[in-house]
Amino acid sequence: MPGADAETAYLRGVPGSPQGSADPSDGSYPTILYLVGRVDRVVRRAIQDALKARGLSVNQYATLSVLDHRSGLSNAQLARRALVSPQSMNEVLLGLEERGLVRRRAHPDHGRILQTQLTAKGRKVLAGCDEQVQSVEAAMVAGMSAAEQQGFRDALLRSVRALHGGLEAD
Amino acid sequence: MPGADAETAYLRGVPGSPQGSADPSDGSYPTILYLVGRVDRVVRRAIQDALKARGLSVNQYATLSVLDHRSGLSNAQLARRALVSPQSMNEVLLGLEERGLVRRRAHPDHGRILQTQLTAKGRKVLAGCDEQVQSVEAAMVAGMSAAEQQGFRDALLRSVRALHGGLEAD
DNA sequence: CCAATTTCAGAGTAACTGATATCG
DNA sequence: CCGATATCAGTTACTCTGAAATTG
Repeated sequence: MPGADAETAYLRGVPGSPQGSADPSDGSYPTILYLVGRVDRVVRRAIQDALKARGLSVNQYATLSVLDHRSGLSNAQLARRALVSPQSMNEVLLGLEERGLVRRRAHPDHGRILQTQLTAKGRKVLAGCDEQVQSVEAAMVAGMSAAEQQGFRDALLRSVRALHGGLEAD
Repeated sequence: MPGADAETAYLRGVPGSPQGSADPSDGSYPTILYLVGRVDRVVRRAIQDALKARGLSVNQYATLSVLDHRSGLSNAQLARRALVSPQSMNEVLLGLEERGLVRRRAHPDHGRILQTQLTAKGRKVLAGCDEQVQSVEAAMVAGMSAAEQQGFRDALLRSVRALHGGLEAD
C-alpha cells in the first residue's frame, strides 16, 4: 500500500508546500482547528462507546454533568451553555426526565421558568458514567506530565474565550 | 432597563449550595474532555458562519482540504480518515461533485475504485475558504506564543494517538 | 469464494427554524 | 408592548445499518 507512508508523512507536518494552491499556513498542514475537530470525533466516539451500556447519549451525559455542578439551571440557560437551540436542549431534558434522572420545577419567583435538578437516580447514574468517562480522559492524557495537562487545559480554555465571549456567560 | 438586577437575579439560578454530591474529581471541573467538546462546538460554529457565504458545509470544506493535500484518495479512504461510514462520505463527495469542485475517475489499475481529485474550480473555492478559516484560527490562538501554539498542537496530536492508536493508516 | 469498494434504500438521530402561549 | 421562557410542529442535515453489484 503506497498510501501509508505518505499519509503519516504529512500528518507530522511535512514542509513540502504541496499542490499549487497557496499553502496558507506555515507549512505544517494539520492546523489546530483541524486537530480540534479530529480529537473531538475520537473523544465522542470513545465516550459514546463507554456510555452505550448505560443508554446515555453524549449530550445527555454532558447535560447531567453540567447540572451536577450547576443545579437549578433553566432549559434556556443550559441551551446557551451548550451552544444549541432551546428546542434541542429541551429534547435532551425530556429524555432525561422520562428516565427519572432529572426533575423540573417551576421557579419560585417566576412561574414560567423551569429549574432543572438531578434526582438521586440521576446522580447515581452520572457517578457510574463519570467513572467510565474519566478512564477515557486518563487514557488520553496518559503520556502527558501534569504540567503538560495543565497547559493543554489552559490552551483549550483560552481558545474558547478567544472565539466566544466566555465560558461562564450565563 | 429598570429592574435589570431583579431580572438577572433569577438567571443566576440557585445561589450557592455546591450540590450535595461530592465532587468525584480533583475539583477542577472543566475536564479536558469537556473542554475539547466545547472548543469543537465553538470552532464548528465559527467555521460554519465563515463558510456560509460560499455555501459549503464544514464537512465539505474539510474534505476539500484533505484532498488538496492528498489528491486521488478513494471514497473509502476518505471515510476512514474522517471516521465516518463510506456512505456518509459518499454523500459529501456527491455534493462536491455536483458543484464541480471535485472529479472522480476510475483507478487505472482497479476499475472499481474511484479516485477523487480537486478541480480547478475546487481549488479556487478552497483557497477562498482557507482565508476565512485561517482567520478563525488566528483569532483563536491570538493570545498564545509560538511555543504555546506548538504545545497545543502537540497535545492534540498526542491525544488522538493515545485514544485512536495513531492516525489512520491507509 | 473471499475481500474491498461503491452505491442504493431505509431508518434513526440531532439539530434547526417557525409559530404559539405564558409570564414579568 | 416588549423581552425571556417553554414547547409544539415541521424540516433539514447527518450518520448509520443493510443489501446489492463490481472488481481483483
